[in-house]
Amino acid sequence: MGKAERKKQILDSAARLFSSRRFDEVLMDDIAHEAGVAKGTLYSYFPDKEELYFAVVFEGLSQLNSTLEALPDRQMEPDQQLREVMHAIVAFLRKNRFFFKLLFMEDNKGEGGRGEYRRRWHQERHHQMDVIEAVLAKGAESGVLDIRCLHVEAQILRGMVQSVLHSYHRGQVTAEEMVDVIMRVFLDGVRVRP
Amino acid sequence: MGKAERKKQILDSAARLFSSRRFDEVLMDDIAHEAGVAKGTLYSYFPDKEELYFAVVFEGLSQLNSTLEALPDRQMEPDQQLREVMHAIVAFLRKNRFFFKLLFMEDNKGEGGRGEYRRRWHQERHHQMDVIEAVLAKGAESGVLDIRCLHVEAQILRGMVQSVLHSYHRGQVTAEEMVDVIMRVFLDGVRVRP
Amino acid sequence: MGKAERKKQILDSAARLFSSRRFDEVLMDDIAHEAGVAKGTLYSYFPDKEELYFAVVFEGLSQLNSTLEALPDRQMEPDQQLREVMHAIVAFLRKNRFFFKLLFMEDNKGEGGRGEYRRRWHQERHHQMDVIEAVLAKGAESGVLDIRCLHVEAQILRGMVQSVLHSYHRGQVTAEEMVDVIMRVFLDGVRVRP
Amino acid sequence: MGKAERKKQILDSAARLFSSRRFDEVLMDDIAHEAGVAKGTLYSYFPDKEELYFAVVFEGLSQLNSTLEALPDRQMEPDQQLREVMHAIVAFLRKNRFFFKLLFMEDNKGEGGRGEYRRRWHQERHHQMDVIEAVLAKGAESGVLDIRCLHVEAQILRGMVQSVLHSYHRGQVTAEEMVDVIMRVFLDGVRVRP
DNA sequence: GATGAATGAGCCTTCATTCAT
DNA sequence: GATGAATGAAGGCTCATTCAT
Repeated sequence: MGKAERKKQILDSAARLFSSRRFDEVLMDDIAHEAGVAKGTLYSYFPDKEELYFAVVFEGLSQLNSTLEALPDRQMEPDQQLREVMHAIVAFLRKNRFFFKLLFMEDNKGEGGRGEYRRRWHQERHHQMDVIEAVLAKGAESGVLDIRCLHVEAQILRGMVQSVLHSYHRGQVTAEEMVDVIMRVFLDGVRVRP
Repeated sequence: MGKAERKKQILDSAARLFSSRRFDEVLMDDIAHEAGVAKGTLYSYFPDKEELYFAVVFEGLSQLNSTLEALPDRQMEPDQQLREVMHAIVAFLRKNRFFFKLLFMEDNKGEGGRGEYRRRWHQERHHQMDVIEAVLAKGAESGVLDIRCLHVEAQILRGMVQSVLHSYHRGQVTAEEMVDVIMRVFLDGVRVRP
Repeated sequence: MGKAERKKQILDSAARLFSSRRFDEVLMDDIAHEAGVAKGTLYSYFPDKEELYFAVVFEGLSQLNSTLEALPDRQMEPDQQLREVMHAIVAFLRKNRFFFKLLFMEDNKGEGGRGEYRRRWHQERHHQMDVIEAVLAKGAESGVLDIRCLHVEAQILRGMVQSVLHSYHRGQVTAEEMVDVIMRVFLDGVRVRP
Repeated sequence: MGKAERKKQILDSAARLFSSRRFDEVLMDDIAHEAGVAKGTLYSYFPDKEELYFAVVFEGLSQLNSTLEALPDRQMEPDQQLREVMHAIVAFLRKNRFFFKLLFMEDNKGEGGRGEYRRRWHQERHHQMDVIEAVLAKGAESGVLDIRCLHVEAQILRGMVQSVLHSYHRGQVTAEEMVDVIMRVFLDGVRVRP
C-alpha cells in the first residue's frame, strides 16, 4: 500500500477518534486498531501521540483553507460571493464532521500547551477569517453591507456557521438550506420590518 | 475554614486550570497546589478527577442558569427582553472567563465518554436555550420577530455570543457594547437597506 | 522510614542487580521488588533508570574516595604507606563486592553515552589515582622506588588490585593476604635473584 | 559477495559498536547501517542480537587464542618466552582495540545471564591463562621465577596487561614498550635494591 | 480532618524480529 | 538472498488514588 494512502488512513482514524473522545481517552491502540495497522506503525508516520493529534488538526485546517483558496474569483455581487464562501465552508464541514468538532474544540482551547502549535493554529485559522473579511470588506466598500468592525462581524459569521452546523447536524438538512439560514439572519436579521 | 468555602476554592482553581489545558495536562497536584490544599484533600470533596471536572462544569452551568432565572419577568418589548437576557449571559461569561471556555469546550465535545454526564449536560444546557427560545417565541407571536425555526435561531444567537466574546475577549469592551453588536446583527442584519 | 534510609536501600538493591546483570536485563520492577518498594517510589528518589544507575556508580566511587581521604597521613616508610592505601582499597572492594564489579565495568566502558557522566567518572576516578600516585612519588623522591612513569605504574597497581580481587574473590582469602601478594609482586617482582 | 566476507564485516561492525556503547544502546539498525547491509540480513547470519553479541566476543577470543597457539615453542629462557607471549597478547589487543574493551567488559560481568555462555567464556578464557601459567610454571621449575600461587600470579599479569593498555591506549607507544614496562615490573618490581 | 509519601494500574513508546516483495 | 516496512511484546514512566500519620 502507498505510504501516503496509509498515512491518510491513520489521520482519518485518528480524526474520528479524537473528535469524539478526550485526548487522554483515545489510546494509540485504539487508533492503530481503527486504522487497521499495528501500534508501532503509527510511530513510523508520526513521532508521537501529540504530533499525530496536531497533524490531524492541521490536516483538516489546510484542507479547508485549500477549499477556500480554490474558490473562483468571479465577478459577482458581494452577497452572492459571501454565499459562495459560506457554502464552501459549510459543505466542507458537513463532509468532515470529525474535523468540524476538532476545529471548534481547538478554537476554544486555552493558551496553555505548546505555544508553537497555538501560534501556528491561530495563523492558519486567520487565513480563513481573511477570506471572509475580504468579502465583507468588498461589500462594505460597495455600500451593500454595513460593516462596523470587520473583524467582529467576520467572527460572528463564523459563530453562526458553527451553531447552525451544530443544531442541524443530526438532521437531513442540505448545505444549501444551512447557508440560506445563515445568509438570511446575517444579512437581514430576524426583526420584522414594517 | 468553612467546608463550602474550601470547596469553592477548589472548584475555582480547577476551573482556572481545566479551562486552559487539556484534561490530561491538568494534574491533581496542580489543582491542589493552585487551591492551596494537599492533594488528598481534593478527594474528601470530590470522588475523583472526572467528577471534579464535571462538578466544575455543572457548577458554572447552574450559576448561569440561576442568573437567567433570576431575571425579572417585567413586561417589556420582546427585543428589550432579549437584550436583557443577552446582557445577563454576556456579563456572566465575561466575569467567568474560565467557565466561558469550558462551556464551549463541552458544547463541542463528542458523544463519547460518560453518557450519564452528556445527558445531564445537554439537559441543563437546554434550560438556557429554553429561556432564549421563550423570548424569541414571544417576539414571533407578537409579530415583531421573524422566527422560522425557533431552535435554530436560538442556536445562532448562542453562536454569536460565543464569537463576540471570543473576538473581544482581550479588549476593553464592555458587556453593553458586546450586546449592542449582537442585537444589531441578530435583529437587523448587516445589509444596508435602501 | 527515613528518606535517606530508603534511598540507601534502593541504591543497594540497584547495585546488587546492576552488578550482576546487563543494564537492560535489570528491570525497574526488579529493583523495586528487591528494595521492597513500589516501582513508582523509585522515581521519587531518582529521575530515571539511567540516573539511578549513575547514582549507584558514583555513590560507590565517593565512598571509596572518602575511605582513602580518611587515611591518616602518619609519617611512615613509603612502602608501608603504600601498603596502607592498598589495604584500604582492597578492604573496601571486598566489602562492596557489587561495587567492585560496577567499578571495573565502568572503567572499561567506551566513550559513547552521556559525556557528562564519562567526564565526571574520569574526574572522580582520578582522585583515587592521585592518592596512589602521591605515595609512589614520595617513594621515588626518597629513592626507595624506581618509578619511571608515575601514571603508568599507578595504573599497573590498579590493574593488580583488580586481578587479585578477581582471582581470589570466591576464596576465603583475607584482605591482608591479598595486599601481601600485591606488594610482593609490585615491589620486588617474581624473578628470583641470585 | 562472499558469505564469510560479509559475516566478518558484520562481526567487525558489531564489535566496534558493542565496545563503545551498552548492549541496549546498540541497535540492530545501527549494526546493519555500520555494516552496510539491511537489518534483515543480520538475521541470516545470526539468530538474534544476543547471539550476535556472543559471536563477536567469541570471535575475538578465539583469534587471540589462535595467536597464542601459533607461537613457536622454541627453546628459550622462561623470561624470554614470557616476553613473547606478552608481546603476542599486547600486539593483538592493540590491533583489536574494540575487542580489548569487550574482553575486559566480559571479564567483569556478573554471573547472571545465559549460564551457557558464561561457562564457555570462562573455559575459553582459561585457555589463555593456561598458556601464561605454563610459561610461569616452567620458569618456576627451572628456578628462575618465584611463583607462589600460579593462578594468582597469572591473573596479576593479566591485570597488568589490561592496565598498561588502558593507560597507554591513546598515546603513540609501541607494543614493545608496553611489554618492557610489564616485564620490568612483573619480573623485578619497582623497589630500588641497594 | 488534612497531609503527602507510597502505590501500582495503565499507557506510550521502543526496537528486536519477521516476512512479503 | 537481500530488503526494510510492519509488527507487537515488553518495559519505562506517569499520575490518580490511597492511607498511615
